[in-house]
Amino acid sequence: MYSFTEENYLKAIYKLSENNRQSISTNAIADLLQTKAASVTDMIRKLAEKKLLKYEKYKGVELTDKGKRVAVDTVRKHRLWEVFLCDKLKFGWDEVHDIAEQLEHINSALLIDKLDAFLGYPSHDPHGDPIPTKNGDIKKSEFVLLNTVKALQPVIMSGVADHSVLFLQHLDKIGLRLGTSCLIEEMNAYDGSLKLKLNSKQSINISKDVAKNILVKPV
Amino acid sequence: MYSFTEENYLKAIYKLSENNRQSISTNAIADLLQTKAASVTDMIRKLAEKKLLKYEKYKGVELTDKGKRVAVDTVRKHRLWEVFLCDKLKFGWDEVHDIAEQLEHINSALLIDKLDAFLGYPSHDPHGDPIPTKNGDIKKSEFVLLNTVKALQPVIMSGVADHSVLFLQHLDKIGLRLGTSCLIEEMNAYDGSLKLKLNSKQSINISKDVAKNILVKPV
DNA sequence: ATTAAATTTTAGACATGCCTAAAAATACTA
DNA sequence: TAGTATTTTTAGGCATGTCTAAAATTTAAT
Repeated sequence: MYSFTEENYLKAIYKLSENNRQSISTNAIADLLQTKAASVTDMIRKLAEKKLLKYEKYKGVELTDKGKRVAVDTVRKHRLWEVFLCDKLKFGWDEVHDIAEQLEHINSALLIDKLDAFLGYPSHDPHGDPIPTKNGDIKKSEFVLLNTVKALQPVIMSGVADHSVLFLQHLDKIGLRLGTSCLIEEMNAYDGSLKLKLNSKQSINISKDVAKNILVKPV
Repeated sequence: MYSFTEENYLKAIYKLSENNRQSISTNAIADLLQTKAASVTDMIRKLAEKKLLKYEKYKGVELTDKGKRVAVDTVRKHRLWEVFLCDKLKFGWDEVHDIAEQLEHINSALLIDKLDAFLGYPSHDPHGDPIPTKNGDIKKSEFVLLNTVKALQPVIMSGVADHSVLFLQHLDKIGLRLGTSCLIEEMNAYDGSLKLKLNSKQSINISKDVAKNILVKPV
């Protein structure tokens, strides 16, 4: 249907659209995909011809409903494969991204339906990101950043804002994982670091840089 | 490492080498890959430069050890994914080939190791074909064609020689699947058809065309 | 052994997706 | 608002993998 490359462009533009509300610039796409602006111009003209996005020269780009659907489907595939890799094959959450980048381009609607069922219709991937439904609906995240939570509010760790290997391994090391219950015991006004009390009764200190990349659900 | 296309060429040449003992012709490869002889010539020159096969103009082609290893690894991936699709996702054995053709090109040695473990280190795929080991060893099949078995010899159905959707669905329809115990009650000298007694005590008639595409293991 | 048929290779072209360098348009700044 | 800086597009080119048509080679047949 659509090529590996086309799907990657649509996914990148979709990702950029989630943050920015306006149209997406050529350079932003080039940065995200680690390619050159000239290559992006070539590709977006092609995608515009296929009605996957709206493109006006020098004005950036916006996905059409058709293009958004392709992007969301690709995200759905990516996240379901990540669940498979972690839950079934016992990969760490820091190891799954690159493999899922490949698997997300496998073309078979039936495969994804059956995978979804096999995994028990998961709602979130191993990093806490919501998995779009078969119909292309995707839940807006109800999670908040840990650094915005007030002291003594019990929360459950539910996602990460930084998906880098380094950050995920750091969380592993300090013993934070999805599902961990905790609350902020103390907030350091000077550097924004937090003393976190885990439900294991143990307390740990985390920096502001860590706290602002952790998504939690108040309970 | 190697492109999708390169892996497919190597796999095709490997497959053709299993039957023919001699070097493989350009046309044979073109037929199997549904492409043109001119395209094959281009590609085999490229593969020869990479030392994946030996090529002499007008003399056909033969895989080197290096090329054979890439082919066998691809076959291993293909067959492991087929087991996954049938055993875990509950696909029928007639539905898995095309999806496995895509999945076999996913590039991650760790993924395949973990998949192998998850599946319980299967020795054969859903069609009875042996799965090469991690080291690239592949067992020569010990199965024989049902039409070469003598009457009253108990056998277990263990594989198929024809992998077409039509044939596999036919076997489904007449109730033959891998693991079925049976023996030949009667052999029709006129048309080579067989009366097969299943271990369910039920008897069925199968044509010679069917019998010669069923692999069995004598017990 | 010569000719005819089949196979294989070469030559030249095309599509995809990428690049660099230069031109055009837009945005910023004094 | 003029002039500079940045962004974006165009132009031209490259690599991969495909094709058709024509040439070269091998195989088969008389």
